[in-house]
Amino acid sequence: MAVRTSCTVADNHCKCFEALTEEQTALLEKKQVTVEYNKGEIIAKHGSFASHVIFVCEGLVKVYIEHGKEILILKIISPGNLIGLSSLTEGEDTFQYSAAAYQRSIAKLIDITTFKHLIRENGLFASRVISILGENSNQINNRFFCLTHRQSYGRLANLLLCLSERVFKSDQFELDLTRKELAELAGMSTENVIRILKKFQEDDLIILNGKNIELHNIDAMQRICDLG
Amino acid sequence: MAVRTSCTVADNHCKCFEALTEEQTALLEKKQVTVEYNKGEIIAKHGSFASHVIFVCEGLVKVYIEHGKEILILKIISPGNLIGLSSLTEGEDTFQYSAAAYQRSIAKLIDITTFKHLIRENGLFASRVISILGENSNQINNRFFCLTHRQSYGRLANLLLCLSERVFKSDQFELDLTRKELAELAGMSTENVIRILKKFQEDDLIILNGKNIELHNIDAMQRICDLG
DNA sequence: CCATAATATTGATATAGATCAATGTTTTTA
DNA sequence: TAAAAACATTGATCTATATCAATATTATGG
Repeated sequence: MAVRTSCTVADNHCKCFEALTEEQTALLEKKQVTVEYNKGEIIAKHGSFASHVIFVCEGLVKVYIEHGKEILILKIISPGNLIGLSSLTEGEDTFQYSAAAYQRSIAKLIDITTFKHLIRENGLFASRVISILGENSNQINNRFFCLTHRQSYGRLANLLLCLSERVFKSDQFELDLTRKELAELAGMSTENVIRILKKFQEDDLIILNGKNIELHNIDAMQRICDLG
Repeated sequence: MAVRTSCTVADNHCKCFEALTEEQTALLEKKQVTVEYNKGEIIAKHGSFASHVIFVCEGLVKVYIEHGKEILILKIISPGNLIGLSSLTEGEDTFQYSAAAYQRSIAKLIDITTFKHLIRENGLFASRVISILGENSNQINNRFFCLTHRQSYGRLANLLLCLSERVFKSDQFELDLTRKELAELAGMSTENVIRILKKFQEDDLIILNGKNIELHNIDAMQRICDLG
């Protein structure tokens, strides 16, 4: 069970805004802009000045840290999630990770000063933000566990289950991620992804058709995810 | 530089309590107990009911998640740090990780209801807690990067630098961790730790004497940590 | 202080998964 | 729509690191 939550995909329904008064909501509306991003575009850049927190409205986004050319994906998020909360930390005014759009995406950029102000002013809002931060940590910790303790079959099984469950919400989906992107997400080489997908297909766990994937035996997949 | 902060050792000077009024401080004092733990004792157990957050006053503590027999150390913390903040998350009343004492340690167990109450009541306190959560995430993310992207030499170099810098605050220290514990921290087998330490010794990077380790060439060690 | 257990060390072997290389297929763009 | 670029696939090889096994050393409790 637990490992299921080691999912790569964040799905923390973001309830903090419900805690705001009408007046505060109106203020926040004024202090935000909506921006559209094309496939591949950078939404936030690790190390750059973080003048806003980002609420993803539409699309699919990866959140990752980079050191030089090496990157580590922390999570991928679907609409309804906030990024950039770690720059709420005092004395930390830069993004601690990058974010990029996997596909055309829409995000609201919310002025961070206003956001911080509301945290100070509205205790319920603050505690909701704390909830989100806690959920984020737990999710990333579980992913951390998965990537360090599971072998490649388990990691890929985990990823497929996550995508099915949280992104596409179906056993069958048209995967708009390349094999290379899958590899990056599952922490392995592209070739290895291909070989494992092939093996899954041979073992009747999935039905592969180019970019179309159907999970054919979720229980078995879950077992691979948990054990291997 | 950055990789230095991928340190295993949290050292977030915990400033949230300074934000409390005298009255609030007094309330919190009443709602906490101080407990002493022996070497090896469990301070918090993953999955158990979290009725308190934990402030470590003395000693050395590891924070880790476990699934069955497998464990992953998230960080080790020295005095002045809080653990259990992720159970502030609404709807989450269990510890999302375990904590155990490496050596005799003293901790204050603070009633979580009171803690949550203060977050609601005192915006500055809330924002300080948010800061701590953000710093924690950043640190664990960096550790995540290190464990997944660095090879064993780099990981062990990183660990030694962290211990030197943040725990012992000296180039030379009496290591009260076993080789097995070092291995767990650096994410490798015990045998590998031994072989790498031996290699570091041969290359004049460290002077080994049983449990006593002296870092003899910090710059070179830092290079190994950064590059591989 | 001895016996027993825990830890440390060393060497040999096995293997998951990366990397390299070559080729086929799809997508993009000019 | 042809050419170029990006992506996918397959097979062969290489390597970092785990695992296994055997022994030496240190710590510990009766």
